[in-house]
Formats: sequence, structure tokens, C-alpha cells
Amino acid sequence: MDAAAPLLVAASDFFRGLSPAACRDVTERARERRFARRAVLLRESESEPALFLLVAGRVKLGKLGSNGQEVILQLLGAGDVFGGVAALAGGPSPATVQAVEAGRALVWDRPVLRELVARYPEIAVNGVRIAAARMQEIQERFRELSTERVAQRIARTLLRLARQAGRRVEGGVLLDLPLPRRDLAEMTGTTLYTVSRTLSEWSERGLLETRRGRLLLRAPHALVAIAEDLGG
Amino acid sequence: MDAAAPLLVAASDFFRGLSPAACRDVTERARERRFARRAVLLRESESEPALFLLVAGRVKLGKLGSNGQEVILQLLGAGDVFGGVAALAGGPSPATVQAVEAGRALVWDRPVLRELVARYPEIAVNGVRIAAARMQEIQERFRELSTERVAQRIARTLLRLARQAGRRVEGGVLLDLPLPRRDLAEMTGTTLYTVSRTLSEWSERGLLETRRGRLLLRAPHALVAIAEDLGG
DNA sequence: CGTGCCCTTGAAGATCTTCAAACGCAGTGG
DNA sequence: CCACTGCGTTTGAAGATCTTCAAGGGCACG
Repeated sequence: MDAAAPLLVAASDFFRGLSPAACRDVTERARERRFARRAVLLRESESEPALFLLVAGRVKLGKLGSNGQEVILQLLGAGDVFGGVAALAGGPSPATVQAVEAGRALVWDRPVLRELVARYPEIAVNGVRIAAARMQEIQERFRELSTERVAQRIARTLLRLARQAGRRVEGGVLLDLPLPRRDLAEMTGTTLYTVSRTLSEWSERGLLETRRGRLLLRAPHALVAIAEDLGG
Repeated sequence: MDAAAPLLVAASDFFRGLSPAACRDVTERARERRFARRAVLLRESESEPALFLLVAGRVKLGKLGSNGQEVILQLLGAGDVFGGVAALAGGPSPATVQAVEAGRALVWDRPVLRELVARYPEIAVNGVRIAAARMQEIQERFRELSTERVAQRIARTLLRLARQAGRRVEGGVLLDLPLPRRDLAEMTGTTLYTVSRTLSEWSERGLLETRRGRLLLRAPHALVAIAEDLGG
């Protein structure tokens, strides 16, 4: 176990507000798991999901349709948690979680988590808070998917990614994560072809460019205009 | 206050598992609110949402787009709760709630709810459970909206409504609630025109009919086939 | 140097939206 | 009692948007 682990635990949404002693206790009950790119950490069918705290790497949280089509609900990175709400609630995992970048995570299995919640009830309240925040976001995205056009949704998604994984560099904001067209399509409810076309057009207009497989947003303000349908 | 109120409270998802004494306590702290059709019970802008337990009537839980377009996230009826997760979490209301049928509700304002949670921590756990269930549903609908065609989504929505508000009558299942084409469109992410056309077609094929403003599903199995894209 | 993966682009066409017009029905007021 | 009015619904026609299928290109990696 990493020596810095208790700090990570203390900083995570799920264990926020716990005393340092409690955080050490919580940390000791975790097991560590390393995972490779494309590894599946959680399946929808999983009846007893565990709580994961991402230490390093990135994962996508998604859902598979009966015909094989996938939908990406969220991308998560270091410091983010997943599986916790389902683990607390007692239901099955609502989504499949797959790594898009290798990394490692701290894991608390359901029985362990239950013990911890009994000992530190603040955890349940934090769980509600996290659930509420996720709900906010997915409802907002539901609205977007329902009422906005593809270009708007792609622009919004890029801006969201910029906030959570963007690095300011000279010339714009770099989305420093692997982001194949296909994934972007599954995040926005469209096809990889439409994404490709849209990005090509924006690229020609100088709004962004592709650098070594990463997207560089050169004109985020223009993307905002597109997202808000102000005539971009 | 209604004499049956403690029973309703005990049966609600939010207060499930509380002792009878606790339920009486909880019930006493509620205030009652009657509302007319079209009344707005909660706004998105609301920073301090309360917990509502519907005693009678129906409401729609929705979100408004910047351009005035509305999206309906859920329809709720007697026995359902809303606002509770946001109230517990401390954030703003994630959605607007408007009555589609007059009714009444028990209401716990945020400070009251906080006290109750402190006294009965099971409430927080129930909150997580409710949040998880809602999350399940909205994620599933997100996937549908993302990957399925309009007819499939309309069929699914009708079937969902049949489960939660359907009455078996001779000749089929009656959706005993006001359900204008417009609302159905806002539930499925399409326009009222497309809904009208689709229902007309199904009506001609004998799958359903409109009776005094209510929908009667004559062949739910056929709707299932359409929803699952089995060639309906 | 191939092989596979991802990306791009064109062309055709399905699906769905938009706009316009007309209908039926319930409630209102003359 | 009947016309009037407003709301929800239906239907047609036109066309925008997006998907689908097909083909080819580039790049990394073995």
C-alpha cells in the first residue's frame, strides 16, 4: 500500500470529513488493484460491486445495448470514485467500467464497506452527496441529448473534458487523454463518422487541432458559442 | 393531517425501516400541501429544496432547456417521493416538478429533514438506495435515447407507464393518467408530431386506442416486440 | 515491411423535424 | 341553443440532419 494512500482517501468525495484516524482505518481495509488498458473493472451484471477509488489511470463508465452498441456515461480519472453508490445501496452495478489508460485503484468490497459505514455514518451522507452530483450531471446530459444537435453536444463534451482533464498549454487547452472518435461518439450519442466530420470542420476553421493523437482546443470560446447555439 | 399519514410514511421508500414510533415522529414534523393541476412544486433554481411525499395526484419531474424546450425525466404518483436526495445532499434541486393532476403532498423542509436524519441515520441509507435506483433508471433511459429509434423509445415509455400507472381492464391495459402527445414527446426525446404519427399507425394496426383522452394498450406484447426491435 | 487500427471522405438514403393547414372537442358566453 | 374560441390532435409535404455503407489513407507497432 502506498504511503500517500490515507491522504488520497481523505481527499476523496466518498470519505470527505472523516478524521485522520478514521481515514487511516479506512485505508487499511482497502486492497489495491492494478489494471491494464482495456481491463474491465466492473460489469453491469456484477451483483456485488465494490467501491473503487482511482489512484492513477483513467476509466470509462458505460452501458452496453442489447445489439452491442455502447454508451459512455462518464470518464473518470485519478481521485474519482465509482461503484460506491451501488455498493452502499445494495443493488447491482448500474454500469460497466473499463480502463482507457492503465492505472491502479483502492478497492473496498461490499462487506467491508458496510462495516465502515456502520462505524462512520458520514460515509452514507457523502454517498448521497455523490449520487446527487452524478444525478445532476446525467440529467443535464439527458436534456442535451434530447434537445440539442450533434455539434452542440460534441462541443459541450469537449468543454467538459477540458474542465476535468484539460492542461493549459501555449496555443490553447490540451485534452491530455486518449480519446478515439469512437469514444467521443459514444459520449455524445452519435456515430464516429459524424464526430470525425465535425472535428474536421472545426479543425479547418482553426478551432482545434489533433496533436499526436490528443486534441488541442485552440478556441474554447468558439466551442462555447457552438454549445450554446449562439451561431458558431 | 391525515390519520393514515403515518402509514404512508412508513411505506415510503424514504422512511422504510423506521420504527412505528419514529414514523409518527417523522409524520408530525411534516406539513401538508395541496396543489392544483399545473402547479409548480419545485423549481430548478430552488436552492433549498424540500422533501415531498406524494399522497395523491401526479407530477412530472423535468428540466427546461435555454430555448424553452422541456424534457420530462419522470412521472410520479401517490406514494412516490422527490426532492429528498437534493435536500439531503445540500445542493440545489436538479429538476423542476409540476403537477399534471391536482393532489396533495407531505413536505419536510430541509432543516427539518436534517434533524430527522441526525436522529434516524437509516434515512441517509434509504436516500442512497433511492438515488441508486433513480440512477439505474435514468442511465438506462440515457442509453435508450442514445441508441434506439423513436418508435422503440415510445413503446418503452408506454410500457413503463403501464407498469406504474396501468389498470387492467377488459380489452387491455388502460393508462389512467392525462398524457398529451406533447408530454410523451418530451419523455422520449422527439416531437409531438412524430408521437402522433406513431400512435396513429399503432392505432390502425390495433395495438392501442384512445378512449376519452386515455390510452388503452390492446397488445402490450406487440409493443414489447417493437421496444426490443424484434421486428414489430 | 506488412498488418491492424483509427481516421477521413464521398455518396446515398433513412429518419425525423419543421411548417402549414385543418379537424374535433370542450368549455364559454351571447 | 348555438356560435365562438382555444387547445390538443392529425396529416401532408418539404427538407434538414444524421446514419450507413464503401473505399481509401496514414500511422504505429510488431
